Amino acid sequence: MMVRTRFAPSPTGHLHVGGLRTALYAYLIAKQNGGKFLLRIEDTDQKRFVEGSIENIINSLKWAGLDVDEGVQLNADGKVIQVGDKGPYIQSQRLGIYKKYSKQLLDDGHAYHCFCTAERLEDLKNYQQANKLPTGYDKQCRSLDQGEAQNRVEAGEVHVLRLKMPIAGETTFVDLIRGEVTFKNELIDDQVIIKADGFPTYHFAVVVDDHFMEITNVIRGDEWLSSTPKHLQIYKYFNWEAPQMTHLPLLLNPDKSKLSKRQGDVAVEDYINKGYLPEAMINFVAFLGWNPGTEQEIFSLEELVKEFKMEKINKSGAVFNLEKLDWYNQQYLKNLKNEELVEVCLPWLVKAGLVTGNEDKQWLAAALELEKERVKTLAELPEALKFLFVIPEYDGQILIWKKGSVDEVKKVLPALAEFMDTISVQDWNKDKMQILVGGWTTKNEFSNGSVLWPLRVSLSGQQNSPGPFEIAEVLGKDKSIKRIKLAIGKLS
RNA sequence: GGCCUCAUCGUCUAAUGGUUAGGACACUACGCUUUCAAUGUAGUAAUACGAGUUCGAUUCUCGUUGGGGCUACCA
Repeated sequence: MMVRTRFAPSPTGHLHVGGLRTALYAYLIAKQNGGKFLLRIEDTDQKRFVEGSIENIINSLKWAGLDVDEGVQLNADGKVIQVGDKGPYIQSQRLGIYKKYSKQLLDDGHAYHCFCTAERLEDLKNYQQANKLPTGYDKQCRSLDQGEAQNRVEAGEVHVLRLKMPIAGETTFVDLIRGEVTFKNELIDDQVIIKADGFPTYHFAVVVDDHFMEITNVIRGDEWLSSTPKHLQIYKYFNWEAPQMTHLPLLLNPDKSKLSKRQGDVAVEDYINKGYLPEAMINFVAFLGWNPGTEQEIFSLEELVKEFKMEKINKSGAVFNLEKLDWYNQQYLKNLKNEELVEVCLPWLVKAGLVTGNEDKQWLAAALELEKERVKTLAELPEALKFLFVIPEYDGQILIWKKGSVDEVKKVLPALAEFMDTISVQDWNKDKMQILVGGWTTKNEFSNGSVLWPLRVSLSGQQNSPGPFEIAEVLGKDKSIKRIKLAIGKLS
């Protein structure tokens, strides 16, 4: 059987990093089995719909490299479209289907109309809580005469449809991560499956859709574990085969509570904007709860498809640890090839107004090379490289090496400027300069530090920066000499 | 409160009825170096607690404690 997994978010805002991980795992399972990965939108709660969130979800997945085979996608104009023959893939467009199958449940005696008011339900809950009883619907309308119920519905009385849970026995199922899980049926609520507004609840829609979209593996967050028996009961009533269930441990805040907005950024978009690379993000979230059992830390999406095993996922929640993300980002940044480096970094420099984008790519690559190992994110790049484009302002005092003196700098710098001016443009590259200046330093009996420190500071204007010859090469001869002369001026 | 579930360094995790409990991030020290970064080497640091089974338990069982999820006409 063809493996089919789906990611089925609600369009209530930006794609959450936890959602990204869920989507990734679902994607990996589909891909490693030669199956299909679908995207379905679960918008059964009209009140919570947020404009633009479908687009945001799709774009975030796309950024991460998780291509959707079937379901909701964006066309070239950025419009939401649907691809596949098992649609629609947006639940609000499937109301007729839910209606048909909820009616079947009703006709088969597996569901019933409920006319209880919100007030009664509220009172009931308060009473149960006050008396420390298990909370839940008391099944009052379950015993209503069917004909009478039908009359009340036809008279236009407000009502919902509830699922009849068995009142005895237990439901046991196998979760791929947790193993066997058992619930007592009597403690499971008669869940509302069709709301008063005619929309299905999650519990009903998810079962109907997963069935007709032929989903073979349900991969979702842990928060759904306890409602799984309800879903299984629906499969049972329809005599449908239930998919394999997998409930993922949650992502946690540093204080171990469920990952929330209050304690940091949770939207994938936030991390895009902060300048994290998609490969780093994917590698990072993949390792939150999973690892290959080897000592390999760096995994591309392709490698993950190959190596990922759902059975190796941890049972406990994982803290969303940004320090590790930074490290991953640095690793991927460092390993970028020149062309890739220019491609991913250029937009950030353009946005900062540092470059126009028409510069020589070779030169841009060399410039980026200067800082790629010292920044953690792309967002830090413009600030880090600014000194190349703008003549730096700095206090002349920092030209003095910690083991040197003002007098020494005053002696070294002018002589060095004069010497470097004799280096030809052809020789103006870091390796050659290193040799030439090194020779000059020795000949004049200066120490390396007393030459390199002030040279570097005069080129970068910073106490901490890339090496002097790397900068000089990128800057070019004219600008470099000019900066050394400006530095001399600061020593007076 | 009820139901479900989880528990190895600060964090992500590996391992197994017998190991000096391994790795990564972070942290510290040292090396390399003009600085920072990168890199190399070393180091600090964990089996929540209590019983039981066993020659032996971090691993199996039970309990305790603690965390999390659910307990909606939200997903």
